[in-house]
Amino acid sequence: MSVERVIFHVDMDAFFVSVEEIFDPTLKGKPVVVGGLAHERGVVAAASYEVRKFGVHSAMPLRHAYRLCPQAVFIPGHPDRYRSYSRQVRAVLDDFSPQVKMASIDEAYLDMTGSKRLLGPPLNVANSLHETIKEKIRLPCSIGIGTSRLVAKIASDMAKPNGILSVLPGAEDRFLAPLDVARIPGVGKVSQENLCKYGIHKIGQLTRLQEEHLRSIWGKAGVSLVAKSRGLDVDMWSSPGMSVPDKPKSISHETTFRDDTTKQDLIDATLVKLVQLVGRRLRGYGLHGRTIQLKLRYADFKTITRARTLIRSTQLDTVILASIRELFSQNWNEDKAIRLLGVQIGSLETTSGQLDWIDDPRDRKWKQALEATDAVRNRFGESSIGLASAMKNAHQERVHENTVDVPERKLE
DNA sequence: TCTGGGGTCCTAGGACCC
DNA sequence: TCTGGGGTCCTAGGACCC
Repeated sequence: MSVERVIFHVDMDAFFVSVEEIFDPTLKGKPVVVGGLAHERGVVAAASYEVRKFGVHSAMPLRHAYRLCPQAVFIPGHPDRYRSYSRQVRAVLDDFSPQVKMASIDEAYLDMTGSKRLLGPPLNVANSLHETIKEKIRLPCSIGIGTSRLVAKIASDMAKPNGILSVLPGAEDRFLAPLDVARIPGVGKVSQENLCKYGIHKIGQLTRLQEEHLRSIWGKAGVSLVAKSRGLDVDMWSSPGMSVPDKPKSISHETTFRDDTTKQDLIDATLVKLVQLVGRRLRGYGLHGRTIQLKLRYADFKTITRARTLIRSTQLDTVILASIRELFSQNWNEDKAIRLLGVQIGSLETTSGQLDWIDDPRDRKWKQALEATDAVRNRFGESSIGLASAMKNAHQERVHENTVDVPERKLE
């Protein structure tokens, strides 16, 4: 018989807005939107509780938010501040549990199993954690307590704002049954509508369904849905040791133009910039990637992705750029204005696809140059150095070498 | 009401190999 | 002389999360 797990889910309230209020206390009590200016192309990243009364919520287009609440204060946001405050929160959490997993910049899971002897009853501990974050960091949060991460997360959601909600062991079903299926993490708009077609609206209805029935309709997703409806951790929630994936599986950057464009030079300069951003972070992680993907969104919002996998993984902007330019020229329909461009690299590995002793001297040269500029950029900022002109025509002749036709090298 | 940016995971089909 | 089944890799698209 295993010990009942005790999981805390700590979720910061309107995190970006709350951080902005620390820097500008006059914002307190006002309708505030973080994410961009009122007439920009973009969406709401965080909404204060005051502005939510007007129907504004996150992920809503900024223009729409403006129409609902013209008197709101619109703030583009300060990602560095949010990251810094996120680290401060984490430091406090680490004092309460050796098992902390940050799920995103503003939420975390704490495994508090077995902490009772040391710290006291979970509800008291949560109270003291709540107080500590309030006093030390001056930020409000909500805490959910449950026997699984799923239950703890839903509980913290219902405790908002500025509250604590504990679901006692054995009470999971009673707690979950009356809730909308959309409360389940992983059930979004589409799944909710699909369930709705079968007359399923509440979590309790899912619990009563036969697993076989759901499997026949929704396959694997259906099976995990039944488990979730019973408050059990499945798939991404399941790892018992709550291991942290510290290395990313892909790295990407994308940008939406202020105005849709067909301008070749603007497009190419944008691709170069995106490649540089991706390349720099790739090297920052010490990773190499093999699959390079271009994302293209047209003015009508039709979006395509086109990918190519290299024979050897790379860390070099020049190699990435050559692939991206090729993918772009092969796929851009020149009549159509472009709304968004994106660059992604995946199939990441810690080791280079190349062995040192067959290292190409040209690659080595580029690698050194990039390391130097990375260092300068890290110290002095993004616009301090541009490799754009230098990269304009470099590596054109190398495209083939990295993508097609490399004769199989019999080395091993 | 015109819809960001950075991710993860899943599905489905085709190529290719045995 | 129309035809198998399993496994892996690759690509494209989409749901979902914060």
